[in-house]
Formats: sequence, structure tokens, C-alpha cells
Amino acid sequence: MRRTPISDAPLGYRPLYLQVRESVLGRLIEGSWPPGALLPSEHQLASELGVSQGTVRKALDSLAAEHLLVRRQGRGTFVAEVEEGNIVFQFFRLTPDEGERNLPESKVTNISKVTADLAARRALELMPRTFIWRIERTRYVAERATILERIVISTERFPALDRLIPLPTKNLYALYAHRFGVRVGRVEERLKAVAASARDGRALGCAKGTPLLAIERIAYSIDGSRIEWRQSRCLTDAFHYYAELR
Amino acid sequence: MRRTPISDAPLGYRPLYLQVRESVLGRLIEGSWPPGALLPSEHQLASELGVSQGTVRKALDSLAAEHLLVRRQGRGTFVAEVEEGNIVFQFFRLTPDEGERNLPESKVTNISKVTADLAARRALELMPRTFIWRIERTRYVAERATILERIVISTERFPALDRLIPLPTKNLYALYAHRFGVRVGRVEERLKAVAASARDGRALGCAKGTPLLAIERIAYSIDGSRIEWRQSRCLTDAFHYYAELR
DNA sequence: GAGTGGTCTAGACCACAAT
DNA sequence: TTGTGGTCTAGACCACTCC
Repeated sequence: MRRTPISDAPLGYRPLYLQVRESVLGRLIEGSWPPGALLPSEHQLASELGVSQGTVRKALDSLAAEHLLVRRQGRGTFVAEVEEGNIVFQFFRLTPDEGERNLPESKVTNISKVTADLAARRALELMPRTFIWRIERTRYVAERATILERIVISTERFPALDRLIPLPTKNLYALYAHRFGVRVGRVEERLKAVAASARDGRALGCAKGTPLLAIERIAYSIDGSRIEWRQSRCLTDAFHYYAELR
Repeated sequence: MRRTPISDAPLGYRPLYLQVRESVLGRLIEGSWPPGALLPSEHQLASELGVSQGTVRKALDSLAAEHLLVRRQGRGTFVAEVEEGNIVFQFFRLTPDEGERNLPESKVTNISKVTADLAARRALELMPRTFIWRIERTRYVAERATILERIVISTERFPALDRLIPLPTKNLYALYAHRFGVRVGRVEERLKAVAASARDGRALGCAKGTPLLAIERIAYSIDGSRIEWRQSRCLTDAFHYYAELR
């Protein structure tokens, strides 16, 4: 962890704290600090890396801002848990118009291992002839079918997923993290309004043609690679998708 | 700008940099630094306020993180412009499936001054018997009607708006900022899928019942008060609403 | 009381932009 | 060359948690 030498070409200049950040992030990616782990104190990290405490602080602060670390005054810095408090809703923006928000239960209606078709390969940047898990779920709110999900993940990253059946009904990302060491750091979502197909209508108990909110999601690992492709269709008569922009 | 005195009750403790932040934010709110203005340097502010440069830095950094200030190394710290670069899209998440993103042109179809009904009063937290502007617009993308907007703002905050007709076709928020000193700092959006009414269908050139993306937005001033209530209905056959969560 | 993160200071040097 | 923000350091003190 030495500063890049000053030369005629300071183009390769990188601030020290970013180097520290990448060092810590690297250890998060390789999994040597699992979720919930206590990191060394700022002073310890500083002396290990040969920088000052303030520089370590700036690196840890930036990782905490992305919810990868949790700082607790008086206790220490921890690797963020996937299932913690309000962070559970970090990637779930569907909110009831009235009442408390809750992660809805789900029932898997189909799970199969197939070769990735073109759409799946594009979505997850997979090579030809790789295999994927294709999971279909129905999510229930107040015992009413409300969301249909089609989830695609590669079998390479998630081998022997079928041995973990029944899958958790609420939070798949906790499973990814704890059983496969794969941590979702960021998701992109693209929303459209679509008409329910006859099949959608049967599954959701609504008429064919009913407007549904279609959400297409790509989930990214903290190392930047694509983890999961998820297509959802939601009844929004009693729900909405909430976004805050600033 | 003095530190709160240390006592038996440090409950009223507020970090110095937050006091500095509020002092600067206060001047932004009262408008003594208009958009584009150059702020005093960190050193100047520090000596004015009787704190160290590092403390001022922390305050300015937090305001820059919310896009209220723009920091330019070598030049200074500026009040953010409303129409600047990619920040134009800060509050506009509708993106074409293919091709470049653009702020769509709009045509005002209706503008009137009426007493606020209950829904408008709730949305904007207005007292009974206050007046509002009600604006209806159609937005066009590639010359095709794509978005219907119903905008509600109070006449108290935006007096004599009718003298500014024709309104700008792209960015209303720049008008709010430059002509009325009202700066949008944050918006909340709630999305649903709805069926096009017969009237929607005529305006958008689609069949009654076509699924539309309905967006309900509340825009907040940087002082936290509610500025604008906007209801949009969008055709999403060639567009999507983009969100990134982290 | 010991240890942690959080704040604050003072001063040095660097990268960048304008002069 | 000057002035700005950006980084880095070293050290002090504060607030919080746990023993």
C-alpha cells in the first residue's frame, strides 16, 4: 500500500484511500470476512496498511455508504448482514398503499435446470452452452396471489441449488450470500405496464388484459458481475412501486 | 457558530459540521446564493464561521452529495444549476428502450386557477380555500404523444404564473428555480399499472384499456415543504422507467 | 476504565484551473 | 504563479458500548 510514485506522468494517480478501499473490498469479495464479521479497528487497519487512521476512515465510510459495511460507534465496523432491519427492503420497492410493508411469502411453482437461451445469456453475460436454473414463484400478500416472478441464475455460481429445496420463501439474497458466498451489491430495474396474459390471469386471479406492473431486474455482485435476472409481474390495485430521487 | 456547551445533558449535541451545513443550506434556501453562484472558498467560510477548514469541507461535501452544490477542483464551489448536464435527468427516469435519453417536448392542453380540492390539499399540505394552478400537458417523443401529465402547484408559491405563458416545454423545474426561487431538492414517486380511460386513449392514440404506467409524484423543496403534485400516465411500449438500487 | 468509531484541528502537500 | 478543492497526516477530545 504505497502511494504511486510522483513522476512526469501523474496519470496513474489514485488516491491512497481508494487503494485502501479496494483492499478492503477485495477481502469482502473473496469472502474472508463473512456477513456479520467484525473488522479490525481503524487503528489496526491503518498500521497494517501503513497509512493514517483518517485515510482508513475515508475508505470504510465509502463502503458503509454503499451498505456493505455497518459502523457502530463504541463497538466497531461490521460486514453488513443481508437480512438486517430496514435493509431487507433495500431491493424490494413494492409497498402496500395502506399499512405496513412486508416481504411477501412465495411459493415455487417450477424449478428446472436448462441450457441458457439467448435472452438469458444476454441478460447474465453467459457463454453459449452454459446451464441455468429457471425458477418460477408466486408471491402472496394477505393470502392473495399478487406477484409472479421468473428468476434466472447460472448453475455455475449456484451449484446443487436443488439440494436446498424448499427454498426460503422470502429472501433469496440471504441464501445467495450464506450458502454460495455471492453478495448482491446493486440492482437495476426497468419497469413497464403490460397486459396480463391468460396464464397470468389464471395465476393471479384476474382477467386477461388486466394492467400489470412488469419489473425486469438485473442484480449485480459486489465484484460487478451479473448474478440474477428476474422478471416480475405485479398486481398494483393495492400496491405501488416506491422510488425516492434526490 | 459556537459548539453547544458541554454539560450533564449532552442530548442537544450537534456536530459542528452539521451546524455549518445548516448555515450554508439556510443561505441556499433564502436565495442569497442563486444557482450558478460561486461560494466563498473553504478557508474564507472557515474563518467567517470560526471553525477549521476540514469542518467546512465536511459540510460542503454533504451538500454536494445531494446535488445542491458542485465542487470543481481548482475553481471553487458553486450552487448547482438546475439544467446542468446529466443532472437534468435526476428527476426524469423514463428511458427509451433503444437509443438516447432525451427530455421530451410538451404541449400544454389546459391551465387554470381553481380552489384546491381535498386531494390537492392533502397532496401539497395546503389550507382550505387556497388556490392552485392545474396544468395539463401532453409530452411527445419522436412526435408521438407518449405521456399525459397533470400538475398541481399552489398559486401562493407561483403567483402570476399565467404571465409566463408559454411555459417552457421541457424543464419546469428550471422555471421554478429561476423565476420563483423555488428549488426542488427531492421527489417521491409511486408507480402503478392502470388501464387507459377512453379519454387517455384519445389523447395518446391507443385503445381504451391499454396498460399505462401511472406515476404519482410529490416534489419537495430543499426546505422540506411540498412544491408540486404531478400525476403522469405513460405509454411504455417503447419506454421504461429506470431505477438503480444500492 | 478501556476500546471503538465520530468529530475537530492545524498544517503539509498534491492536482487542477486560471492568470 | 496564485488560488482552489482534494488528499494525507498526527494528535486531541468526544460519545458510545462493554466489561
